[in-house]
Formats: sequence, C-alpha cells, structure tokens
Amino acid sequence: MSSSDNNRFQAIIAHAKEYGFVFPNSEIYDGLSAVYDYGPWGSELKKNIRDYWWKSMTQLHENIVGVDAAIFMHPTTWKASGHVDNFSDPMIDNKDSKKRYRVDHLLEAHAETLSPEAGEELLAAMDKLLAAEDFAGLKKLIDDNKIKCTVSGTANWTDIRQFNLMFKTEFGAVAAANEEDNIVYLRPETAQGIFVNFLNVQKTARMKVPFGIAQTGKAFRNEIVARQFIFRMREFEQMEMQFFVRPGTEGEWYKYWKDARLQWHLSLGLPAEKYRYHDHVKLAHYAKEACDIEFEFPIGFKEVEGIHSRGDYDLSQHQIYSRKKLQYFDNDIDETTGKPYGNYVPNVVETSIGLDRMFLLILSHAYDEETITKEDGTTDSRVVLHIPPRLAPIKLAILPLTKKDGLPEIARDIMKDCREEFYCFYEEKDAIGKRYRRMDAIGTPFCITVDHQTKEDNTVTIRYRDTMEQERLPISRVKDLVKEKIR
RNA sequence: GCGGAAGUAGCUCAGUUGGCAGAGCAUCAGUUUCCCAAACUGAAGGCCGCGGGUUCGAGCCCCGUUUUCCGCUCCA
Repeated sequence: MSSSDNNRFQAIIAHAKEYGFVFPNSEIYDGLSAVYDYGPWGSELKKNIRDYWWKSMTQLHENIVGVDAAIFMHPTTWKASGHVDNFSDPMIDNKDSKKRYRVDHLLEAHAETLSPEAGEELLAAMDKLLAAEDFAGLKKLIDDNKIKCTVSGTANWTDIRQFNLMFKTEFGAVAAANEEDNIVYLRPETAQGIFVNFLNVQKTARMKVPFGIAQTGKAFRNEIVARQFIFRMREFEQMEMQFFVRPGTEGEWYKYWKDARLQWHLSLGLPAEKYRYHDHVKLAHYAKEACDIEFEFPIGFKEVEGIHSRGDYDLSQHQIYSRKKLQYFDNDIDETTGKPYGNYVPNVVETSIGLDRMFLLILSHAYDEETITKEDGTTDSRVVLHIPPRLAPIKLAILPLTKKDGLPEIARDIMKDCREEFYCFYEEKDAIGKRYRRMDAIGTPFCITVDHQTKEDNTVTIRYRDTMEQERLPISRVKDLVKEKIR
C-alpha cells in the first residue's frame, strides 16, 4: 500500500465519521475493537445496498426466495458444519520467535520424535487434558517434555490460550446445573440458517430444483487481528444465496453465478478494471470449486464476495447429525434413462457477499477530492461522494435560494410532493454554494433550487452532483426526473 | 502478541526554557445575500486521552495505562 493510498484510506475513514456514515462503536468508552456503528447516512446507504441486492436476487429471480433465520441456532448445527471442531483450538506462542502454534500440533509433532510407546502415552495424556480443557495441565505437559520452538529453539512459552472463532452466550434465563448445556453460539455465517430450512422452504414455497434461498443478516466472528476499518469486523452483515442444483450440474451453475455476480457489481456502474477473480487453488475440504470477486480498495485488491461450489457437504452433514432426510424428489425425466431423476441430496452453489465490505467498496470508490477551476480562473476544491444515485442516502435536496419572499413555502410544497417517493432533504441556511457542497459531501445526486423566477413560471433549477451542471425544468417534472435517474 | 509514532474545541492544527488555553473552519443568534463551502456583527464551545510523580507552578519533564495509526506476526 503506497502512502498516498493510505492517506486516501484515512481520509475516507475520517470523512465517514465526520459526515455521519460510520462511527467507532462505544466511542465514549474508548471504543470496542473491530466494531463499528452506522450513522444517519451510513444506515441509509447500507439499507439501499441491501435492498438492491435483495431485489436483484428475489424479485428478479422467479426461482429464488428469501428467508430471515434467527442468529441463534441449535448448538449441534455448528458441530455438523464443522465450526466447533475446526475453529476452537488452544494456541500457544513462543516468546522469542513470536511464532504461534496449535497446542495439539505441537505435541503431536513432539510425539513423533519419541519411541512408539512414549509417543502413545504422550498423546493419550494430551487427549485427556484437551477434553477437560485443562490448559495449565497442557502447559505443564509441554514444559515437562521440554518441547522447543523449531524457529527459535527455545522453550520460552506463553500461557495457553483458547482461540475461539465463535462467540458463545448462555441460553435460558436460569443458570443450568451444567453450564455447557446452556451454551449457544452467535452464528459465524448465515448459510446454516438456509440449510436447516431447506425442506421447509422447498415445500412451502413449492420450489423445484434448481432454486435458491437468499438471506441477509448479521454474523459474528472473533478475528485474530482487528483493524482495517469496516473491512474486517467482529459483528458484520452477510448477503448470501444458496442455490440448490441437481448433482452433476453444479459445474455449470458455478460458472453461471460466477459471471452473474460480477455483472451485478458492474450494473451499479462500477468499473470492470477495478474487479478481478481470484480462483482458489487450495480448496476447503467440502468445496469443489471456489473463487473470490476482488475489488481494488485503497488498501489493495481485497475479497468482497465469494462464490463456492459446496457439493452436498452441508446438507449431508445435517442429515447425519439430525438423522432427518434432507432430500429432494426430482420428477423431471432423465433423458438418458427415460425415468425421473428421483431422490437426491442437492448440490449447492453459494454466493456470499459482505454487506459492510460492499459499503466500503461503494464509499471508497465514490470518494473524491476534486480541484475545480472557477470562472474567474481561481481554483477551489470540493469533496464529493459519487455514490450511484440509486444507492445514495439522500436522493434530492430542495433548496430555496433565500429564506424569504415566499421561496421556502414553494420548496416545502415540492418536498411534500416528493418525500413519499424517495428520501428528500430541505435546507434554507447558508449561501447556496455552501449547501451544494454539503450535499456533495454526503453524495446527494440532485439538488433543486427555488428562485424568484419560480414564482413567475413554476420552474426550478436542477443541479447535478457529478458534473455540477444546472438546467431549468418545470416543478411538475421534478419527481419523475429523479425517479427515472434512481431506477 | 512484538516494535515505532501520535492523542490539545465538532474538524484541521499551533502552543516559545516549565509561567493566564489559542487560530482557522464548523456550530448558534442576528444582519446581508439571485446559483457553487471563504460577506458583516456577536456568542458559545476545553478534565490539553486517563492515572500517578517531580515542581512554587505541568499541555510541555518522568513513570504507568488506554486508544488510534504504521511495520512485523496471524487470518477458516
């Protein structure tokens, strides 16, 4: 990251706070690390991005429907998904090399250097301590065996700490005798709420494979490193769609969604050269194919969305753990056999985009510090957010040129007429130029100004954010013009 | 987690050898303004990140702490 890019990123963060888009969480208490709040214009922008995604997925696809599953899920869900076992490992750091190890890996590696009997004995002791979550005992085991770091060659270890990906909380108002019985997790991904509802949705909405289930919602992950603003947060929002297909067709659907999702980004007017695919070479154990859609943020090319061909892994896992069938009966005729395809566990192609990352994408692409040359030759600067009009928090600012001579009344009437259709903003304070610049700073694409000519012929000037050009039009045209531009 | 730098008004910052807490912009109340932040008058705004120490006296020196930024480390 160059220093100018970094300055730009810092300027965007400062702008986001100053103009009511994103605030540090719990700021009066010195903040909570890697958690942020959305302010007045931020929450509008975020909602508009979410709505645009939701509409493009559900309203515009006859074979995709939505759900809104709870954040809490039965704890077994996360055993089935692999999150409990894969992401809750005790870790230990070597103080000299700063290298971090998983405790079990460290002990297993050491056991291999011992005689078979001694090795077995060590691993048995480890398993017992791991099961009991006896970290002090595990540390003693490492010390007693004089296990050294392969990098520094020393045995100068920190205490053992648990790395927990998932946030835990207690379910039920009354404490249980065994507190383990009461633990529920805050979901680390929204996808599982779709998988466990697969049959409910398929039956009640009478969906036929191939079909998709869309969902937006909060998810929670303990990240090892905070920082990077809203790019990496502990509480974040996902927009996911799981597309269920006939086994054997997942390859073509993966290609379809890989292309369709990039087209969605480009449909917002974002430049293709700022996007690239990153195909995964090393795949997770359940994935058949996977790629990221990356965007060139001020902090470099970063993942904003993932497309994964997940096979039948998730539904099969839930079948095993729930002992319920999660299968679909396909009545379509298989041309090779002349018979229906029959029962199967569908394969899944997932599209998963981070709403907060999309927000940062829009914000960082929109942010611009312009130098403009005025008519008299002097230069001036402005900070403007070129947010796509359909996503802008405020669509139209209605400004009386002065606050007397009946101009505010006319402006108020226009406001009254338009506010049901889209977000409007009225302001009569300060010089008109100042008001234009304030609207530029929060990305309002259109301003109309009521002046004395308005009283004579019912026309107003409309001023465009991106070009700063103005034109005159009848008041009666205003609402339709803005509606056309934000479609 | 380790190392470095920084925290002064809403924002951007100044603050002399340790001697009354400052400016511009923003805000508020007026005045003035017919189209691109900078017209005039006035007002308000501060636990100088937090806690301790040194000193007659600390925004400034010392110690601790916290937050942010930068680099390294980690990242399903």
